[in-house]
Amino acid sequence: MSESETTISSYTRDERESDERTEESESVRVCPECGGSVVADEEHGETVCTDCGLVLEEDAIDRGPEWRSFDREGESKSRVGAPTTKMMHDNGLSTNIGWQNKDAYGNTLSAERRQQMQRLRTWHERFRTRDSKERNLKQALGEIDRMASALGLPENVRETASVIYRRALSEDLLPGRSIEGVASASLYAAARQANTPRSLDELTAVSRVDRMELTRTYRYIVRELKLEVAPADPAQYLARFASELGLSDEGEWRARGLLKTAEEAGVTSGKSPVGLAAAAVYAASLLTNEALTQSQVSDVAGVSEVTIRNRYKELLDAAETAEGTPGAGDRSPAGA
DNA sequence: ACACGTAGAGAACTGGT
DNA sequence: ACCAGCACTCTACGTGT
Repeated sequence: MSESETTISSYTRDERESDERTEESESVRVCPECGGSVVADEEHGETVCTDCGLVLEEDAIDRGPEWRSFDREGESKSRVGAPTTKMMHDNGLSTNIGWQNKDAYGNTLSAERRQQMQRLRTWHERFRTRDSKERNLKQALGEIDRMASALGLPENVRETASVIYRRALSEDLLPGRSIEGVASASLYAAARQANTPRSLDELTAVSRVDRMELTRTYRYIVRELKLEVAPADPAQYLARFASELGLSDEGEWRARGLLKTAEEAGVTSGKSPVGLAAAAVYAASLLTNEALTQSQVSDVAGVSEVTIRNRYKELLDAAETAEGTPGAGDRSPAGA
Protein backbone atom coordinates (compact mmCIF):
# COMPACT_ATOMS: atom_id res chain seq x y z
CA MET A 1 0.00 0.00 0.00
CA SER A 2 2.73 2.44 0.98
CA GLU A 3 4.54 1.64 -2.24
CA SER A 4 1.69 2.70 -4.42
CA GLU A 5 1.16 5.75 -2.25
CA THR A 6 4.68 7.07 -2.74
CA THR A 7 4.55 6.31 -6.42
CA ILE A 8 1.38 8.30 -6.85
CA SER A 9 2.48 11.25 -4.77
CA SER A 10 5.89 11.60 -6.39
CA TYR A 11 4.20 11.56 -9.75
CA THR A 12 1.86 14.28 -8.62
CA ARG A 13 4.71 16.40 -7.41
CA ASP A 14 6.65 16.12 -10.66
CA GLU A 15 3.61 17.02 -12.64
CA ARG A 16 2.99 20.10 -10.56
CA GLU A 17 6.54 21.33 -10.79
CA SER A 18 6.49 21.04 -14.54
CA ASP A 19 3.18 22.93 -14.57
CA GLU A 20 4.78 25.74 -12.65
CA ARG A 21 7.63 25.98 -15.07
CA THR A 22 5.31 26.32 -18.02
CA GLU A 23 3.31 29.03 -16.28
CA GLU A 24 6.47 30.95 -15.50
CA SER A 25 7.77 30.84 -19.03
CA GLU A 26 4.42 31.98 -20.37
CA SER A 27 4.18 34.88 -17.95
CA VAL A 28 7.23 36.68 -19.35
CA ARG A 29 5.83 39.94 -20.70
CA VAL A 30 7.00 43.41 -21.53
CA CYS A 31 6.62 46.43 -19.29
CA PRO A 32 4.24 49.02 -20.84
CA GLU A 33 6.23 51.90 -19.30
CA CYS A 34 9.86 51.23 -20.09
CA GLY A 35 9.78 48.13 -22.26
CA GLY A 36 11.79 46.15 -19.73
CA SER A 37 11.13 42.54 -18.83
CA VAL A 38 8.40 41.68 -16.37
CA VAL A 39 8.59 38.81 -13.89
CA ALA A 40 6.23 37.31 -11.38
CA ASP A 41 7.51 37.64 -7.82
CA GLU A 42 5.68 34.75 -6.28
CA GLU A 43 6.98 35.32 -2.80
CA HIS A 44 5.27 38.70 -2.59
CA GLY A 45 2.40 37.88 -4.92
CA GLU A 46 3.26 40.68 -7.32
CA THR A 47 4.12 41.01 -10.98
CA VAL A 48 6.83 43.65 -11.37
CA CYS A 49 9.09 45.14 -14.01
CA THR A 50 12.74 44.35 -13.32
CA ASP A 51 13.90 47.62 -14.87
CA CYS A 52 11.64 50.37 -13.59
CA GLY A 53 9.99 48.51 -10.70
CA LEU A 54 6.43 49.12 -11.88
CA VAL A 55 3.95 46.79 -10.21
CA LEU A 56 1.60 45.42 -12.84
CA GLU A 57 -0.36 43.00 -10.65
CA GLU A 58 -0.55 42.52 -6.94
CA ASP A 59 -2.20 40.18 -4.43
CA ALA A 60 -1.83 37.30 -6.85
CA ILE A 61 -3.12 33.98 -5.67
CA ASP A 62 -0.48 31.30 -5.36
CA ARG A 63 -1.94 28.18 -6.89
CA GLY A 64 1.23 26.21 -6.36
CA PRO A 65 1.69 23.34 -3.93
CA GLU A 66 2.07 23.94 -0.24
CA TRP A 67 5.61 23.91 1.00
CA ARG A 68 4.65 22.50 4.39
CA SER A 69 3.73 18.91 4.99
CA PHE A 70 0.75 18.59 7.30
CA ASP A 71 0.93 14.92 8.01
CA ARG A 72 4.35 13.44 8.52
CA GLU A 73 7.61 15.22 8.20
CA GLY A 74 9.34 14.74 4.90
CA GLU A 75 6.40 13.08 3.25
CA SER A 76 4.32 14.19 0.38
CA LYS A 77 2.73 17.60 0.47
CA SER A 78 0.04 16.40 -1.81
CA ARG A 79 -3.52 16.63 -0.57
CA VAL A 80 -4.87 14.64 -3.47
CA GLY A 81 -7.14 11.69 -2.82
CA ALA A 82 -10.28 10.83 -0.96
CA PRO A 83 -10.15 10.62 2.82
CA THR A 84 -9.94 7.15 4.23
CA THR A 85 -12.96 6.02 6.14
CA LYS A 86 -13.60 3.23 8.60
CA MET A 87 -17.09 2.95 7.21
CA MET A 88 -15.87 0.87 4.31
CA HIS A 89 -14.47 -2.56 4.88
CA ASP A 90 -11.18 -1.69 3.16
CA ASN A 91 -11.00 1.86 4.56
CA GLY A 92 -12.06 3.19 1.17
CA LEU A 93 -8.68 2.43 -0.34
CA SER A 94 -9.68 -0.23 -2.83
CA THR A 95 -9.49 -0.04 -6.58
CA ASN A 96 -12.15 -1.08 -9.02
CA ILE A 97 -12.12 -2.09 -12.62
CA GLY A 98 -14.20 0.42 -14.51
CA TRP A 99 -17.52 -0.54 -16.02
CA GLN A 100 -17.36 1.48 -19.20
CA ASN A 101 -15.70 -1.17 -21.41
CA LYS A 102 -13.33 1.42 -22.81
CA ASP A 103 -9.57 1.19 -22.93
CA ALA A 104 -7.18 3.84 -21.66
CA TYR A 105 -7.65 5.87 -24.83
CA GLY A 106 -11.41 5.81 -24.70
CA ASN A 107 -11.83 3.30 -27.48
CA THR A 108 -14.58 0.76 -27.14
CA LEU A 109 -13.37 -2.75 -26.45
CA SER A 110 -13.90 -5.68 -28.73
CA ALA A 111 -16.48 -8.26 -27.75
CA GLU A 112 -13.76 -10.71 -26.78
CA ARG A 113 -12.04 -8.11 -24.60
CA ARG A 114 -15.33 -7.17 -22.98
CA GLN A 115 -15.90 -10.73 -21.88
CA GLN A 116 -12.38 -10.90 -20.54
CA MET A 117 -12.86 -7.73 -18.53
CA GLN A 118 -16.13 -8.99 -17.15
CA ARG A 119 -14.40 -12.11 -15.88
CA LEU A 120 -11.66 -9.96 -14.38
CA ARG A 121 -14.22 -7.82 -12.57
CA THR A 122 -15.82 -10.89 -11.12
CA TRP A 123 -12.54 -12.27 -9.84
CA HIS A 124 -11.34 -8.91 -8.63
CA GLU A 125 -14.47 -8.55 -6.53
CA ARG A 126 -14.04 -12.06 -5.20
CA PHE A 127 -10.46 -11.45 -4.15
CA ARG A 128 -11.22 -8.10 -2.71
CA THR A 129 -13.72 -9.57 -0.29
CA ARG A 130 -11.94 -12.85 -0.09
CA ASP A 131 -11.86 -14.16 3.41
CA SER A 132 -14.80 -14.52 5.71
CA LYS A 133 -13.85 -11.62 7.93
CA GLU A 134 -13.85 -9.19 5.05
CA ARG A 135 -17.24 -10.36 3.84
CA ASN A 136 -18.52 -10.27 7.38
CA LEU A 137 -17.31 -6.72 7.77
CA LYS A 138 -18.81 -5.63 4.49
CA GLN A 139 -22.22 -6.88 5.50
CA ALA A 140 -22.02 -5.46 9.00
CA LEU A 141 -21.01 -2.01 7.83
CA GLY A 142 -23.90 -2.03 5.44
CA GLU A 143 -26.22 -2.82 8.33
CA ILE A 144 -24.73 -0.08 10.48
CA ASP A 145 -25.15 2.43 7.71
CA ARG A 146 -28.75 1.44 7.10
CA MET A 147 -29.74 1.62 10.78
CA ALA A 148 -27.88 4.86 11.36
CA SER A 149 -29.73 6.44 8.47
CA ALA A 150 -33.06 5.24 9.79
CA LEU A 151 -32.26 6.69 13.20
CA GLY A 152 -30.90 9.94 11.82
CA LEU A 153 -27.49 9.46 13.39
CA PRO A 154 -24.66 11.61 12.05
CA GLU A 155 -21.63 10.32 10.26
CA ASN A 156 -19.23 10.44 13.17
CA VAL A 157 -21.45 7.96 15.01
CA ARG A 158 -21.31 5.61 12.05
CA GLU A 159 -17.54 5.91 12.04
CA THR A 160 -17.39 5.11 15.74
CA ALA A 161 -19.75 2.18 15.34
CA SER A 162 -17.60 0.87 12.53
CA VAL A 163 -14.50 1.09 14.70
CA ILE A 164 -16.23 -0.72 17.54
CA TYR A 165 -17.36 -3.44 15.19
CA ARG A 166 -13.86 -3.84 13.81
CA ARG A 167 -12.50 -4.25 17.31
CA ALA A 168 -15.13 -6.84 18.12
CA LEU A 169 -14.20 -8.68 14.97
CA SER A 170 -10.47 -8.58 15.60
CA GLU A 171 -10.93 -9.80 19.17
CA ASP A 172 -12.95 -12.77 17.96
CA LEU A 173 -16.14 -11.81 19.71
CA LEU A 174 -18.25 -12.71 16.72
CA PRO A 175 -18.40 -16.52 16.82
CA GLY A 176 -21.73 -17.58 18.24
CA ARG A 177 -23.29 -14.18 17.68
CA SER A 178 -25.11 -12.76 14.74
CA ILE A 179 -23.59 -10.08 12.59
CA GLU A 180 -26.75 -8.02 12.89
CA GLY A 181 -26.67 -8.29 16.66
CA VAL A 182 -23.10 -7.08 17.01
CA ALA A 183 -23.65 -4.38 14.41
CA SER A 184 -26.71 -3.11 16.29
CA ALA A 185 -24.89 -3.21 19.60
CA SER A 186 -21.93 -1.32 18.12
CA LEU A 187 -24.22 1.36 16.83
CA TYR A 188 -26.03 1.61 20.15
CA ALA A 189 -22.74 2.02 21.98
CA ALA A 190 -21.44 4.52 19.44
CA ALA A 191 -24.58 6.64 19.69
CA ARG A 192 -24.23 6.78 23.44
CA GLN A 193 -20.57 7.64 23.28
CA ALA A 194 -21.31 10.48 20.91
CA ASN A 195 -23.92 11.91 23.30
CA THR A 196 -26.66 11.28 20.78
CA PRO A 197 -28.13 8.22 22.44
CA ARG A 198 -30.99 6.24 20.98
CA SER A 199 -33.11 4.07 23.22
CA LEU A 200 -33.07 0.32 22.96
CA ASP A 201 -36.58 0.41 21.58
CA GLU A 202 -35.66 2.84 18.85
CA LEU A 203 -32.79 0.61 17.87
CA THR A 204 -34.74 -2.61 17.87
CA ALA A 205 -37.31 -0.92 15.65
CA VAL A 206 -34.77 -0.64 12.84
CA SER A 207 -32.65 -3.65 13.67
CA ARG A 208 -33.17 -7.20 12.51
CA VAL A 209 -32.55 -8.57 15.98
CA ASP A 210 -34.92 -8.49 18.91
CA ARG A 211 -34.43 -6.48 22.01
CA MET A 212 -33.08 -9.24 24.19
CA GLU A 213 -30.34 -10.22 21.83
CA LEU A 214 -29.39 -6.59 21.46
CA THR A 215 -29.02 -6.01 25.20
CA ARG A 216 -27.15 -9.26 25.65
CA THR A 217 -24.72 -8.50 22.84
CA TYR A 218 -24.33 -4.93 23.93
CA ARG A 219 -23.37 -5.89 27.45
CA TYR A 220 -21.01 -8.50 26.10
CA ILE A 221 -19.07 -6.22 23.81
CA VAL A 222 -18.96 -3.40 26.33
CA ARG A 223 -17.45 -5.76 28.84
CA GLU A 224 -15.04 -7.45 26.47
CA LEU A 225 -13.85 -4.29 24.74
CA LYS A 226 -13.91 -2.27 27.96
CA LEU A 227 -15.81 0.50 26.22
CA GLU A 228 -16.26 3.75 28.05
CA VAL A 229 -19.89 4.55 27.64
CA ALA A 230 -21.67 7.06 29.89
CA PRO A 231 -19.81 10.36 29.79
CA ALA A 232 -17.87 9.84 32.96
CA ASP A 233 -17.38 13.36 34.19
CA PRO A 234 -20.27 15.70 35.08
CA ALA A 235 -17.78 18.56 35.21
CA GLN A 236 -17.47 18.56 31.46
CA TYR A 237 -20.99 19.97 31.20
CA LEU A 238 -20.34 22.76 33.66
CA ALA A 239 -18.66 25.24 31.36
CA ARG A 240 -21.42 25.04 28.77
CA PHE A 241 -24.27 25.31 31.27
CA ALA A 242 -22.59 28.13 33.13
CA SER A 243 -22.01 30.22 30.05
CA GLU A 244 -25.49 29.63 28.66
CA LEU A 245 -27.03 30.65 31.96
CA GLY A 246 -24.69 33.56 32.50
CA LEU A 247 -23.31 32.16 35.73
CA SER A 248 -20.31 34.02 37.12
CA ASP A 249 -16.83 32.53 37.22
CA GLU A 250 -17.20 32.40 40.98
CA GLY A 251 -20.36 30.35 40.56
CA GLU A 252 -18.79 27.98 38.08
CA TRP A 253 -15.85 27.50 40.39
CA ARG A 254 -18.13 26.67 43.31
CA ALA A 255 -20.15 24.28 41.15
CA ARG A 256 -16.97 22.47 40.30
CA GLY A 257 -16.10 22.24 43.97
CA LEU A 258 -19.55 20.88 44.81
CA LEU A 259 -19.19 18.14 42.26
CA LYS A 260 -15.78 17.24 43.60
CA THR A 261 -16.87 16.92 47.21
CA ALA A 262 -19.98 15.01 46.19
CA GLU A 263 -17.87 12.60 44.23
CA GLU A 264 -15.53 12.11 47.16
CA ALA A 265 -18.52 11.50 49.40
CA GLY A 266 -19.64 8.82 46.96
CA VAL A 267 -23.14 10.19 46.36
CA THR A 268 -22.73 10.59 42.61
CA SER A 269 -22.58 6.92 41.75
CA GLY A 270 -25.43 5.84 39.52
CA LYS A 271 -26.77 9.33 39.02
CA SER A 272 -26.98 10.87 35.62
CA PRO A 273 -23.99 13.15 35.00
CA VAL A 274 -26.11 15.76 33.28
CA GLY A 275 -28.45 15.93 36.25
CA LEU A 276 -25.54 16.32 38.62
CA ALA A 277 -24.00 19.09 36.57
CA ALA A 278 -27.34 20.89 36.39
CA ALA A 279 -27.84 20.55 40.13
CA ALA A 280 -24.33 21.81 40.80
CA VAL A 281 -24.97 24.88 38.69
CA TYR A 282 -28.24 25.56 40.46
CA ALA A 283 -26.74 25.02 43.92
CA ALA A 284 -23.80 27.27 43.08
CA SER A 285 -26.16 30.00 41.96
CA LEU A 286 -27.80 29.85 45.39
CA LEU A 287 -24.44 30.09 47.12
CA THR A 288 -23.40 33.12 45.12
CA ASN A 289 -26.85 34.75 45.30
CA GLU A 290 -27.29 34.70 41.56
CA ALA A 291 -30.82 33.38 41.71
CA LEU A 292 -31.08 31.08 38.76
CA THR A 293 -34.43 29.35 38.78
CA GLN A 294 -34.76 25.61 38.54
CA SER A 295 -36.69 25.88 35.33
CA GLN A 296 -33.96 27.97 33.70
CA VAL A 297 -31.35 25.36 34.56
CA SER A 298 -33.72 22.60 33.58
CA ASP A 299 -34.23 24.11 30.13
CA VAL A 300 -30.56 24.50 29.39
CA ALA A 301 -29.48 21.15 30.80
CA GLY A 302 -32.37 19.15 29.44
CA VAL A 303 -33.18 17.45 32.72
CA SER A 304 -36.34 17.82 34.74
CA GLU A 305 -36.72 20.20 37.64
CA VAL A 306 -37.46 17.22 39.84
CA THR A 307 -34.06 15.77 39.17
CA ILE A 308 -32.38 19.07 39.96
CA ARG A 309 -34.34 19.30 43.20
CA ASN A 310 -33.34 15.81 44.24
CA ARG A 311 -29.68 16.26 43.36
CA TYR A 312 -28.85 19.72 44.57
CA LYS A 313 -29.71 18.95 48.17
CA GLU A 314 -27.42 15.97 48.13
CA LEU A 315 -24.68 18.14 46.72
CA LEU A 316 -25.10 20.73 49.47
CA ASP A 317 -25.26 18.04 52.15
CA ALA A 318 -22.09 16.47 50.88
CA ALA A 319 -20.41 19.85 50.84
CA GLU A 320 -21.42 20.53 54.44
CA THR A 321 -20.22 17.21 55.81
CA ALA A 322 -16.98 17.57 53.89
CA GLU A 323 -16.50 20.99 55.48
CA GLY A 324 -14.86 19.58 58.61
CA THR A 325 -12.80 16.96 56.86
CA PRO A 326 -10.80 18.43 54.02
CA GLY A 327 -9.37 15.00 53.33
CA ALA A 328 -7.42 15.19 50.12
CA GLY A 329 -5.73 11.84 50.52
CA ASP A 330 -8.91 9.83 50.45
CA ARG A 331 -10.01 8.91 46.97
CA SER A 332 -13.13 6.83 46.72
CA PRO A 333 -13.82 5.13 43.40
CA ALA A 334 -16.57 6.96 41.60
CA GLY A 335 -17.52 4.31 39.08
CA ALA A 336 -18.65 1.36 41.19
C1' DA B 1 -43.89 33.07 39.87
C1' DC B 2 -41.19 30.08 41.99
C1' DA B 3 -39.90 26.23 45.05
C1' DC B 4 -40.99 21.89 46.79
C1' DG B 5 -43.04 17.32 47.38
C1' DT B 6 -45.46 13.11 45.78
C1' DA B 7 -47.39 9.47 42.79
C1' DG B 8 -47.27 6.61 38.91
C1' DA B 9 -44.96 5.04 34.78
C1' DG B 10 -41.12 3.69 32.20
C1' DA B 11 -36.34 2.52 30.95
C1' DA B 12 -31.88 0.47 31.98
C1' DC B 13 -28.91 -2.04 34.93
C1' DT B 14 -27.90 -5.85 38.53
C1' DG B 15 -28.10 -10.02 40.87
C1' DG B 16 -30.20 -14.40 41.75
C1' DT B 17 -31.37 -18.86 39.91
C1' DA C 1 -29.24 -17.52 29.73
C1' DC C 2 -33.26 -15.57 31.60
C1' DC C 3 -36.19 -12.98 34.76
C1' DA C 4 -37.51 -10.01 38.54
C1' DG C 5 -36.39 -6.34 41.31
C1' DC C 6 -34.26 -1.89 41.94
C1' DA C 7 -32.64 2.82 41.64
C1' DC C 8 -33.23 6.45 38.79
C1' DT C 9 -35.67 9.91 35.93
C1' DC C 10 -39.70 11.87 33.86
C1' DT C 11 -44.43 13.86 33.65
C1' DA C 12 -48.19 15.62 36.04
C1' DC C 13 -50.31 17.68 39.74
C1' DG C 14 -51.03 19.94 44.20
C1' DT C 15 -49.37 22.94 47.95
C1' DG C 16 -46.80 26.61 50.17
C1' DT C 17 -44.26 31.10 50.07
